[in-house]
Amino acid sequence: MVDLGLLVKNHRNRAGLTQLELANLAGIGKTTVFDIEKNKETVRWSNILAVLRVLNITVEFKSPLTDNK
Amino acid sequence: MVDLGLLVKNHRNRAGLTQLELANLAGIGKTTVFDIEKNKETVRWSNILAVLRVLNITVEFKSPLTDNK
DNA sequence: TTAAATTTACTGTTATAGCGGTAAAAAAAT
DNA sequence: ATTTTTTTACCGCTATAACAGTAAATTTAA
Repeated sequence: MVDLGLLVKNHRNRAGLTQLELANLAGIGKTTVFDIEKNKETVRWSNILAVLRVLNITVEFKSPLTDNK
Repeated sequence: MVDLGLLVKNHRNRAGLTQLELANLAGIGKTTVFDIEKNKETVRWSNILAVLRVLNITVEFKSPLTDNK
């Protein structure tokens, strides 16, 4: 799997946002942004999605059955 | 975004698993499997990952910045 | 080097996800 | 058509994620 925490951190930095600013934009608490960047997997899927939405990151699921190239 | 719930359901069926069996294999409760298939986004990321692992589904994050083809 | 900003870390409280149990509805098998 | 299996739905209870506050550590800027 990908290092989601690092991905978020990099995108956040390129967007010139602090963790607090990103949290506010995503409508979640700063602690959760921190947790996501630390790859804490117990966070809610909805909160991850909220962050990804702000940062223009999309998600794709793949499998041997899935043929989305 | 993708319909994760449907994706999980399809893969589960192709694997010949019931929701309960998948839940046991993933080490989570049956209710959570049900919730995931219903696209309830408040579930924990870790629980989604546990299900995807059993079903051999991987996750990819993409963005204009990310150039993973 | 100092000061300012940001990140990391902890804490107590609150909201709720996760859970097993149960039961009804729906689907599949006989 | 009837039984069996599976899915959907609802219920309390418990564990814990989410949160704001605070403070220390780290990074950045002046």
